[in-house]
Amino acid sequence: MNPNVPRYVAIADTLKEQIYAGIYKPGQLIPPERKLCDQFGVSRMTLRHAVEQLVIEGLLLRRRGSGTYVQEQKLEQPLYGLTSFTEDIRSRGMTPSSRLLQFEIIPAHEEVSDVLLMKENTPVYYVSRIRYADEFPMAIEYTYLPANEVKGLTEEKLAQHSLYSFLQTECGLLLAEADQAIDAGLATQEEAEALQIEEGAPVLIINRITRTVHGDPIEWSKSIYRGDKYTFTISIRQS
Amino acid sequence: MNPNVPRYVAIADTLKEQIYAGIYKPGQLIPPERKLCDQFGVSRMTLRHAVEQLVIEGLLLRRRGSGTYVQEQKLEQPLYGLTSFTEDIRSRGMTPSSRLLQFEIIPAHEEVSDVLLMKENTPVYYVSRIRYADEFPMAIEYTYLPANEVKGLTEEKLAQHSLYSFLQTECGLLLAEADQAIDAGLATQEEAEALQIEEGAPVLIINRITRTVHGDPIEWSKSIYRGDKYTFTISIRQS
DNA sequence: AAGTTAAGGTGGTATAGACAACGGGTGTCC
DNA sequence: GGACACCCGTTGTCTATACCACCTTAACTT
Repeated sequence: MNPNVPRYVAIADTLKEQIYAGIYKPGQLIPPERKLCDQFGVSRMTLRHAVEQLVIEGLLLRRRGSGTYVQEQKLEQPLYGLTSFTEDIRSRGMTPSSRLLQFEIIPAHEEVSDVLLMKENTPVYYVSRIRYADEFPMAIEYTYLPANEVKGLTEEKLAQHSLYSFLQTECGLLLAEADQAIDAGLATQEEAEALQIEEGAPVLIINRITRTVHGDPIEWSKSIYRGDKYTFTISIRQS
Repeated sequence: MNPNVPRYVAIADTLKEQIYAGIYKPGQLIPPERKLCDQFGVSRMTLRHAVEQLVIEGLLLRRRGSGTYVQEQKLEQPLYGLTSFTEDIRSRGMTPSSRLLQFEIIPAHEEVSDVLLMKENTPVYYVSRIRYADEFPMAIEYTYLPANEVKGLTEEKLAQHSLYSFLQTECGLLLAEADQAIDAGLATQEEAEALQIEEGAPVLIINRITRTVHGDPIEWSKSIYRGDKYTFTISIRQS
């Protein structure tokens, strides 16, 4: 593996692969920490750091005095971490695609500049897309990105890569957190048309602000999801 | 403090209090780890463990090479961890209350027994309540609890304590995780009446399964929230 | 047969120290 | 004035070890 990846990350990845490969099966114990230390040739603290990651992700479950177990998979495995529409839909076993409605650079109006913490009329990318899952329209999405930080975004690149991978690899922006607000609403005429549902049908409205490791807002998106086809799932763990 | 609380927890609590007390202010640096080690008289690993908790909760932000900062508070601070309706509403600056509609022990029908992983017709508590925030109806909630694990629940106790505190303190059940599914829907006539909204108004439907540290499901609740008054917020962090 | 006790194995907490990776500032050089 | 190199303080990773708290199992007692 890449040598400048921390060892605990490498070990976590290895364990994850072994779980997915079925070497350790749901409900079963994995070897005790001290054994794994020997296997990987690391100290116990390092190994625990690795296991900790998978516990947070919900793949493993620790029971004091008993052992560490592979978590039973649930029918709808809620996603962990920051995920794009693309990853989200793929994890549900469907194929994502999208149709670009608008792509332009516009001066930020008040609402946008407030959210992205910039002065009014600063240029921002404005992207609106219809999002499909297995060719069925699932959501309509409006996205704003600060143009001074997100440089070189084009229609072609949007079509090729997911927006998140573009931000991380081509802009060098490390995404760290997102706040989402989820509301219930009724489809407007425009939304109903795009999503091929009735006007007034129930929709989920998801507002998301994504931030970098520095806390700078880098994306504001508003998505209207079909209420009849899409369920938002979230898993919460007590520390 | 209680001596059998781990030191890293005690330190995390102390830091948290100091942040809330304004000793460390949003956007500002807290003392470097090595200084805090001296202050608390612990090793750096222990102190980092404490800080780690607050980073996970979103109170602190670490920047390698720079320092550890107090996170700027957001307008709607999303809740961290497992929270009851009571805590949720309180954190929004309102006063929660509720009106009991039904309270009985019934044999589990198929849907309930499936979710709670029990045989059909096993007795379960069934509780339905209207939930208020500042006297305004906010949600209607239907809850099922396995009667063989949750013993001694009465109408009086429900009125006095939050359900979660009852489960933890009186039943000795340690709640560990919850999976929530959030859907958009339209208010049925019954729901509209209880929530004092129009039939067909948008509502958020939240299904929650809460589990103990052993992974046993201990609560299944279905809540219908007013779409015009309630927004579900969630904060996600990349590890 | 059932309940009780003891021992061993497991994860949980904590130590003291070391080096690496990174950010920001300072100063030098051009 | 601007670009660059360097240094220092910070957080990030890792070690080797020790003891604690808890669960499980097996042996023992009743």
